[in-house]
Amino acid sequence: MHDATSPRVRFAPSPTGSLHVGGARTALYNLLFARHEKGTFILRVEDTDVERSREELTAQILSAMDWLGLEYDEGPYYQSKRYDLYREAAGRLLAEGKAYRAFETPEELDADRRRAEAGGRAYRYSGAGRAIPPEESDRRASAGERHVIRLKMPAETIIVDDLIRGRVEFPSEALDDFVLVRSDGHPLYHFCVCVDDTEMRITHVIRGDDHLANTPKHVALFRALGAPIPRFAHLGMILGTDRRKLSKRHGAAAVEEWRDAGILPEALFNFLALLGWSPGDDREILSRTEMEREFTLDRVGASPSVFDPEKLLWMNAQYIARMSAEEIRNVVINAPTATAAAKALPPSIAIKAAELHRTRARTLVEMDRALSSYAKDPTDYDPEGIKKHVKPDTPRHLERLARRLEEMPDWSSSTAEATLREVAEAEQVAAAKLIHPLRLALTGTTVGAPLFDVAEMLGRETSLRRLQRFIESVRAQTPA
RNA sequence: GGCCCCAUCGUCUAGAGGUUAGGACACGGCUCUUUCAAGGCCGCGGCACGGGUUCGAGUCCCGUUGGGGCCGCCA
Repeated sequence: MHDATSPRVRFAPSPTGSLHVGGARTALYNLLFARHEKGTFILRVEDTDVERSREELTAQILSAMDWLGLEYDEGPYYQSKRYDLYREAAGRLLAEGKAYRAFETPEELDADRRRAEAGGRAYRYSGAGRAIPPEESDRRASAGERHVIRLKMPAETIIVDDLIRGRVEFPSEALDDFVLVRSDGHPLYHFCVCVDDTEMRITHVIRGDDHLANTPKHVALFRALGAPIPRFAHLGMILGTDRRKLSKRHGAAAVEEWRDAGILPEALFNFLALLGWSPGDDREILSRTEMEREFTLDRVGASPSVFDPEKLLWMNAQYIARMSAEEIRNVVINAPTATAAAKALPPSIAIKAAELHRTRARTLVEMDRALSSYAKDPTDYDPEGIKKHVKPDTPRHLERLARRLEEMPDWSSSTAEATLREVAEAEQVAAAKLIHPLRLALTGTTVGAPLFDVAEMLGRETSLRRLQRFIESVRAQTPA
């Protein structure tokens, strides 16, 4: 039996694509489970599919995991480097009569499958290979006849006691003798998984629901291998907004796409953790420590969940709003999507800008855009804003405002505001008549951070230059 | 088609026989306010359906419907 005090779990991606949010969530639950149980989290790369596995995809998955904070304690192990193990296990199964050689060609099997389909029957392998006497099997194999190795599935109902789903029964009629090793000698997925889980002493298999139907195969294999059977926990799938299994065509299904969209790893982690798991109360924003402390499989739901990008964005905004301005500035300029303009902005300005936009940007990309906007004077002004806020008197008012701003003994948000209100009063207009045009002058838009804070941050020189430029631009368009 | 899984607001979820069915996102309104946000307050909105079991079902059982998954010499 397993050492109950120290569970061992694994995440086993196959490098046939980038890291998916579904895979990331599986990895994350394994990690949380391992941390909660003081166990070991292992990474195993399932690269036995020589046709589809690609090395650069492995690197990509590793870097996405690293970015998300999915640290493993052991590995990465590569199945492609463990063929001796599989060969040895296959030989043993064969010798013990738990597996057998089958000599049908892929074409023959294909024909069988089509016949079954045409007849409206469920296809199952005939089991013909079982009847071949061992001596004959050995003789044909050593004569070089191509063959696969199949597992002898027991003729009994297999019961899986799933930690999330409870007891699930699989009648033997639905199971057939599946292939362990291809005719070219390559070991296949189910076989490698069980050999590795055994060798790595995996105690809990936490994986997607899509593997539930494969589990009886694995149980039979563990038994044939004489290995302890791990506990299973099958997670509900992550669905797109159309309620279909989340995939590339939904867009932004890959972890790195979210990274590039300006999502913080902590936010994605938190969001994914809550997609299927709940701490049991109303908390939504949880620290990594809280999650590790509180995560248990009995609080994981069995039903599939729709991935809602809106909520992810909200959560990301929450994380941004909780960071200090310095932190925000740092992550923005170190992000893979950082723009030259944002990087070039003087740190003191960038930090002030980050402070002003902390509750106004939902993503790092938006924050970057906000910071960049202070890097250079606006070249054009929102036409709607001009139409709405620029009146015939406006240039005259702004001229006067500019003079008074220039004379101010000290430049600050409060003095700028006081000055503007004074000018407004002297000109007998509402302060808003000056505020809106001034915002247009300083930022080019009608929306954004508190105007006087923007002015303070920009400084007297820049503010006055932008204001002057705006007055000229307005005068040029509407000659008095 | 066969086998298997799933089913609480549009979405994520709390709920482990007795609740005015709670929270969050989104949406609408109000508030704060120079704008836009953020925040605060209010609102809209749900137990898929049908049978049982029970004094009493969102909670247990069966069925229906709907959705999903697996049935490869892919993973």
